[in-house]
Amino acid sequence: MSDGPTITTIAQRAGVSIASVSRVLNGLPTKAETERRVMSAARELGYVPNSVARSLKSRRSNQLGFAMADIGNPVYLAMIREIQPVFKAAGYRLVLHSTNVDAADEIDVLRGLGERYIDGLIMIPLRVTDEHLKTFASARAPIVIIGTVPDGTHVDNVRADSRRGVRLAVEHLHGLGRRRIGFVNGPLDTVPGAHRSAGYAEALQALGLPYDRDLVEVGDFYRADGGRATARLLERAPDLDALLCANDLIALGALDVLRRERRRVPEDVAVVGMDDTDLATLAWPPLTSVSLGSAERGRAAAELLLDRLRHGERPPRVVTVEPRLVTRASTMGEETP
Amino acid sequence: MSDGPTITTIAQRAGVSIASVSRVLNGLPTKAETERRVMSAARELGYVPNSVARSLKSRRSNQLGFAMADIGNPVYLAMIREIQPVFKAAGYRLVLHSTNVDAADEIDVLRGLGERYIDGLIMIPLRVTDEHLKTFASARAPIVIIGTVPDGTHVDNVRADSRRGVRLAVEHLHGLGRRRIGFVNGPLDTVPGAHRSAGYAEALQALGLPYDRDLVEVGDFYRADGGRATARLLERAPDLDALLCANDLIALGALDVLRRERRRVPEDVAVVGMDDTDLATLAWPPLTSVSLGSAERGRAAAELLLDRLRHGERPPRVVTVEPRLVTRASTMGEETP
DNA sequence: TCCGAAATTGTAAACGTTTACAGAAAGTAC
DNA sequence: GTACTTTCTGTAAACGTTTACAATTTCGGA
Repeated sequence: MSDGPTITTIAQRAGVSIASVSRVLNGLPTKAETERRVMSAARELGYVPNSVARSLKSRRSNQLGFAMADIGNPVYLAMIREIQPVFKAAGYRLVLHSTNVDAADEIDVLRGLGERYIDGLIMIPLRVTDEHLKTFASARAPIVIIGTVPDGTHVDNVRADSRRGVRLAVEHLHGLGRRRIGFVNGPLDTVPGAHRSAGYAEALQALGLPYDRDLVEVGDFYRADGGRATARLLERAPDLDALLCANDLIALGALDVLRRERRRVPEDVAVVGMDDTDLATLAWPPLTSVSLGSAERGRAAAELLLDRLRHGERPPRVVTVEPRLVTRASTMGEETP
Repeated sequence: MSDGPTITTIAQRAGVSIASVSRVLNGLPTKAETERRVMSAARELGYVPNSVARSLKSRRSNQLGFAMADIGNPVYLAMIREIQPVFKAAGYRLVLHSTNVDAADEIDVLRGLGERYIDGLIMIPLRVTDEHLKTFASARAPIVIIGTVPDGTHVDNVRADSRRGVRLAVEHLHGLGRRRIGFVNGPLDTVPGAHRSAGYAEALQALGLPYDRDLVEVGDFYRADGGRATARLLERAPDLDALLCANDLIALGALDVLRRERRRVPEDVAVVGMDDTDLATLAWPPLTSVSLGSAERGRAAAELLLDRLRHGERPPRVVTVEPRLVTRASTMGEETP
C-alpha cells in the first residue's frame, strides 16, 4: 500500500527521460532499445498510470454520471443495466448518484459538473423546476435528461410518451367492457404524475366516458402508498371495475389491498400497471402493464450522451420512446406472451 | 460550456495571489478585505473548484468503488441501497462496477486501484481464485470483500453464514414433516454454491436424513435456470415434498414450474428461497426465505471500509452476519410477519 | 516615531502526467 | 568525411490545486 511507482521511477530505472517513458507507454514511435528498457522497468515495478494526473492534463475524467431519485426503483435499475455496459464499452466508468427525491440534491449534482469529475451526466429529475432549467443552460458538461422537459429547453432529452401510454391502458380496459375505471396516480407536481393525469382525462374524453373525481386518487409512487390510495378509492367508489395504476409499485399495492378485500382480479377488478418492470411478471396474478421502454430510454440516453461527447456542438435532440401495452392475467384472465 | 474559471482567474479579478485565493476558499485565516474580494470574485465568476486537480495534490479521489457481478441481482441492489448513503454521508462518491460474472474483469477492477481513481473498494467476487488472493495482497488501496475468503487472507471481510442459513431452512422443512427435501443449488465452484452445498449435507446428517443424489440439482443463479433445474428434479424425484432453493431467483423459477405442473405450494411441495429479497414478498405464494442479511452486509462493508480509510493500518476484521429464517406462505400455508 | 512581534500575503514548488520544442543521434548520399 | 535529412530524445512548461517558506504589512507598545 506504499506509494506506487510513477513515470519518474521508471525513467530512473530505465535510464531515460520521463518524456520517453510517456511516449513508450502511449505507443508513440521510439527506438526498439528504449522501448524494451522502459517496458521491462514498468513491468518490474508494477507500474499503473495515475488516472488523476492523466485527467488533469487531458481535461477528461473518463467518468460519466447517472443521477436518479432512488436506486431502489426497478425502473431506474432497468436503465442502469442498459447504461452501464454502453458506458463501459466506450471506456467510461459509471458514477452513481441517488438524490433521494430531493431537488436541492439534484441541483448539487448538476453543479458538480463544474468539478470536472465526470465528463457528462444522465439525469432523471422527478420535478423540473426553473432552477433546473437555469442549471441545464449553464452546465459545464453535456447533460441528457430522461423525462419530459419543456419544449425549447436546450438539452438532449429522452421521453416516454406516458400520456399515450395511459390512453393505451384505458382503451384496453374499455375494450374489455370496463366502464368504471379508477386511477391511482402519483404526486401531480411530478413530471410523470402530471402527464399521466392529463392522459387519463384525454382518454376518457376520447372514449366518451365521464370524468368522475371519485375515481381518482393520488399517493406516492410506492407500494404501500399505492395500497392506501387504493383502499381510499374502494371506499369512495365501491363499484369500480378496473384500476389503472401510475406505476407497477402502486399496482402491487393495489393487488395487496384487492386481495385483502376479497375482490377477484381480473373478474371483479381488472388492474393495469405502468413501466412493465420485472415486478409485473412476479406479481400474482401477473400484471398487465404499459411498457414505457425503460431499457430503451436508458440505452438511448447513454448513446445520446456519448454522441454529444464525440461530436460536441450540435442542436439538442429529443428522442421519444413509444409505449406498448403488455397484457397479462390481471386484465385478461390468462397470460398472453 | 467554455472553460470555467480557475483560482488564477479569481486571483486576477480580485487582485491577489492564487495562494490567497486558495486560503480563502479553504477557510484559512485571511484579512477580512481579502476574503471579501475573493469571495465576491468567486461568486461573480461562478467558480467551482476542480476536483481532479485537488485530488492530484491531496492524493485522494473522494470516490469509492463497489464491484459486483451483475446489478440486476436484487441482493446486490439491496447492498447498494445501504452502501450509497453511507459513502455519501462520509463525503465519497460511488463508482459502480458490474463485472459480468467475469473473473478477469474483477482482477481488472482490483488492478484499477493503482490508477488511484478510487480510494477504496468493496467487492463481491463470485469465485475467489489464487489470482484474487494475490491481488488482494498487493492492492494499492483498501479493499473489503463481501463473501467468505479463506481464513488468514489479509483483507477485511464480511460474511454471511450461508451454511447455517441452509441448516435453518432444512430444519424448518423437517419440522413441518417434510422428508424428501429437494435442493436446487447454483454452480458448485462459486463461493455461495459451495457453502450451500456443504450446509445441505450437514443439515441432513444432523437430522438423520439420508443424502439422496437424486434430490440435488445444479443450475445457474437465475430464474430461468431455477425453473429448468426444478423441472429436471421433479422428473427424477417426483415424490419430493419440499424444495430448497439457493436463492430467491431460483425459487421464483421453481414456483413457475410447480404452478405449470399443477403442484400446490405448500400443500404438495413447500418451497424455501434464500436471501429474502423483495422478490420474496412479491412471489405468489409469498416465499419463505432465509435472510442472509444483505442490507446489513452492505452496511457493514461500507463501515469497515470507511474505518480502514480513517485508521489506516490495523489487523483485518471479519464480520459475520447471522442468517434468519423468514417464514411465509410458501411453507406455512399462511403468512406470518 | 520607531521597534519587534504577529498577522497576512506572495513566490515557488509539488502532485503525475502529456507534449511543444529544441537538440542530439543516426542514416543517407555524395 | 561532409552536408543534409530523418528519427529519436531530453528539457521544460502546462493542467489546477495546496502549502512551505520567505517577504511584507499591520499593530501594539514604548
